[in-house]
Formats: sequence, C-alpha cells, structure tokens
Amino acid sequence: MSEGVEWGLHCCLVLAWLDDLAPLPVGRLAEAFDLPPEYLKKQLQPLAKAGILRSEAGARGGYRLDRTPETISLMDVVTAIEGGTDPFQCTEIRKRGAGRAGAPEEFAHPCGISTAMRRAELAWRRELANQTLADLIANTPATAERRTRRFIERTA
Amino acid sequence: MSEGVEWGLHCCLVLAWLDDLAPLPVGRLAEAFDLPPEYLKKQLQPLAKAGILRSEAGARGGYRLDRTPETISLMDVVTAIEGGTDPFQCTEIRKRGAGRAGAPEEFAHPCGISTAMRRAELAWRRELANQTLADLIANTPATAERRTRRFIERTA
DNA sequence: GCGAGACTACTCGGATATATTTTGTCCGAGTTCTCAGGG
DNA sequence: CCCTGAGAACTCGGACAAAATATATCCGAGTAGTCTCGC
Repeated sequence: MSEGVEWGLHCCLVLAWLDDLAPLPVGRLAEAFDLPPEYLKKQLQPLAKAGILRSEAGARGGYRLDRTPETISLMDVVTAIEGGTDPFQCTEIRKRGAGRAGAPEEFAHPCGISTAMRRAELAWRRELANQTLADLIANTPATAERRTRRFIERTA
Repeated sequence: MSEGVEWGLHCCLVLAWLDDLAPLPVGRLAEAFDLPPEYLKKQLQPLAKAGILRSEAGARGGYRLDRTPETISLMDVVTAIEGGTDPFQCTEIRKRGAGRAGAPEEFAHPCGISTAMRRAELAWRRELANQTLADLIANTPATAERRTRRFIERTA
C-alpha cells in the first residue's frame, strides 16, 4: 500500500484540526511532517478530485476539507488515493489451460478463491468505512493538535 | 497485491485435489493454468520455504502439500508469498516536523491512524485465517477437479 | 539371466535481466494581493 | 483621500524523469531412472 495513504490521512487530520486557518497550502503541510512538498501535493490531488478536499488557487490559497470530519471515512481516503481497484485481482486463471474445456455453466458461480479473498477484503473495507475522521480526532491527544496549530501559525 | 497469490492458491488447490498423483512438477501446474513455468516456480518457492509445500528434487520430483488441507489457511498462503509485512506501513511521521518537539509521553500510545488501519487489517487477516484450503475444496465444483485430473494424467 | 556402475534426463534452487509501477521533480495556468498613478 | 489598473507573487494542476519493485528468464546442484557392461 502506498505511503501516500499515511500522508493523506495525517494531512486530513491536520486540516480538520485547523479548519479555522484554512485554506492551508501544501508547503505548510509538508513542513508540518517534513515531507517533500511537491510529492505531497501529488498525493493530495486525488483527494481533491474525490471531493474530500477543496482546493483554492492563487495567493492565500491551499487545501481545506470539503466536508465535515464526521462524513469522511478512512475508506474514502484510502479509495481516493489507492484507487478503487481491489487489492486481490482475480484474472480467472481457472478458465485457462485445463479449464479451457470447461462447460459455461461451471463458471456461472464466481471463482471460489476470488470469493474468499473478496470476503476478507469486505471485512477490511467495513472496518475502514466505520472509522471517520472525527473518530481519529477523538482518539488523538489534544497536545498534538495544539502543537501543530502553533507550528502552522508560527510559519504563517 | 501480487498476482503470485492467485497462482499460489490455485496451485495449492490442485495439489490438494491430486495429492495421490504427487509430487507434481511445476511444468505440469503451469500447463494446467497456462502460466509461465519459470516464474510460477519462483512464486511457489516461498510456499515450500514456509512449510506449506514440500519440494522433491530429481526425476519424478515436484511439489506436494506438506500438510493436510484443513491445516492450511488462506492467511498462511498469502503471508508466505506476500511476506509478513503489513500492507499499511506506519512511518511515524507524527514525530517529524512539528512533532519533533513533542513530549515523549505523548508518543506512548501508538499513532491513532496506525491503530485504525491496523484494526482493519486485523479483520482482513481474521477472515483469511478462518478459510482453509479444505473449505475451498468444498466450495468448488467437482467437475473442475475431475477435468484437471484428466488434464494432468493425460500429459503425464 | 542378474547385478553393479556410469550416464542421461529431469527437477528444484538461487542468481541474473527486463518491465512496470511507484516515487520524485518540473513547468505552465489561474487567482489574489499589492502598489503606483490618476481623479 | 479614494478608486482604478497593471504588475508581481503565490497557489494548484498536470506533464515529465528517476528509482524501486514486480515480473520474467537463465544457469548450476542434486536426484532418480536407464542403459550398458561384466559376471
């Protein structure tokens, strides 16, 4: 899984904390976590495209949350950055080689292996969808929020 | 996720079906699914190293299951091929940049984002661990097993 | 005819190239702020 | 003093390289089968 997911989640958390200071340019966020600014920007762009962040161009521009933290699930962020494709890709190799001669009705049901993997992924997705940005805020020490706020205000 | 997982699972299923014909050389398995033999071998090697398959060298050699299908979970296969590393890697960026000045006690608890992602992965792992190779056999049409058996015996 | 020994064919295991994805960088379009000039 | 307008600075967005990983291939070590030669 891309490290962009970690970056994106942390940035969303900061943007939720500091919504009153929004919009925040990517450079500030990059400084807050000591990340390469240009690459971080590339990672946040799909979040804007997905309607999680809203981008504002020009001076005093930057990114801000486009929804309330309660309506942004971890699944939303992961899907936006990683893309909607399933981690496990079934290429239907059962139909190749020896399976070439199989009757069509035999393949009416999806591949058992694919089904099993899909089930596991579904459990993963369910957990991610049940956790929102607001939950992350609740489970993060307030000292971190205050320190980040001071950091951003100081470099403003 | 690597396609080797799909290949490995299908090959394990075949080896479970055709245990009486074992050991099966990689070339046969590759023909059964129309896969590149050399690369498939590379994918099965970690399964042998993990104690899921047993390799036998020399003529009439090949791979066979090293345990009963009931004791081989999908988690075992996935872990062997993909490696034990978590899909989501926490690099503790909270401690960098603005977090540099944080008090040590603040970092006593693990990162909330990491915890949330870990929880989702745990659900994923639990589902994979609950499904064994024997379950896959039960959920696969017997016609597929018979056809594969004939295919292997014909090219023997 | 039977047994021993060397040879050949076949298999896995690890080391070596190629392709693709991920990671990182750069330049251009657009917007806002600033500042100078005129009314 | 206020308004207008041009300029400059800053931001995002997408196109362009470099590095890392996944994909694919090749060669060497070892083992079982086979064939030949001797008894």
